[in-house]
Amino acid sequence: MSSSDVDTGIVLRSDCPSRPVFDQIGDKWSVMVMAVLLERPSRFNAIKRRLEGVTQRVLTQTLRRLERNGMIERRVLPTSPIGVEYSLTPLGRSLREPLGQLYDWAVARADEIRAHQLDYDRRLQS
Amino acid sequence: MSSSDVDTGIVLRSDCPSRPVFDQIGDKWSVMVMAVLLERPSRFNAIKRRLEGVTQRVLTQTLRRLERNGMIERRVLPTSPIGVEYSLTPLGRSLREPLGQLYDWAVARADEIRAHQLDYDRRLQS
DNA sequence: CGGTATCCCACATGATACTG
DNA sequence: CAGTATCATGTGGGATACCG
Repeated sequence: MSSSDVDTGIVLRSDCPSRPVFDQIGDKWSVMVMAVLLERPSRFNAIKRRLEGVTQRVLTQTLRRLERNGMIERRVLPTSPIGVEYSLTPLGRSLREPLGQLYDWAVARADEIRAHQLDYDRRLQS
Repeated sequence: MSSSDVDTGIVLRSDCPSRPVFDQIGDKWSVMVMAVLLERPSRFNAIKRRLEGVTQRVLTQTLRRLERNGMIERRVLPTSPIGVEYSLTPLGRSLREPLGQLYDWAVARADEIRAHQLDYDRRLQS
């Protein structure tokens, strides 16, 4: 897959070290949460308000997973009532470049992909 | 997320045009199938043999989805018994660059991520 | 060879209610 | 405010058997 590992086969193994990253990226809210935190560190409900449709439970799960993977940091604020601020770690911020490239590609090709989908679905009807 | 859309909010919408791409990449076998086809066009069972653990049913599903998104092409060979060859389309091949960048990042950071996971899990015990 | 057809289960996601 | 607890459900993935 990479410029140097195209034919090594490492990417072909289910336990390839890149799996955790691809899995994290594949889930529904992770990338959007990181996009929010890329703008500025934010508190739980602030993130929730930016992500229309996410539930408390699912947002918590997403944040925990990102935290476990070292992408974000959780900081309890000494306020009353207590507040919790989430922010990207240097590791999480460093994901911005490759993820941005992929995002740009996806947006640039979105119409082409959509056309393929419609064409494929239309063929099934006939 | 992208260099130009960091704060536009488009990436924050569930119907962001980049979703199909992130979803496809997130699933278990898609990236590996594309890695195989990046080396050379291959027939169904040839792909299956390279991907230890995948079942016929799931490989078929993966190939259909990639085909629907315009990433790969399916060609029936006029042999006996019939053969089917899958290959990357130009669109699919163009995904190699951004995906390779992400893959390189993931591999380079794998140890760091693993360390964070272990640390996180250890904290839960105590 | 390259598939479908069934059945099944685990897990991601979600709705709702409750709490320190 | 920022969760946890509980219950429900849809879908991805897998095992197995059969087919043109």
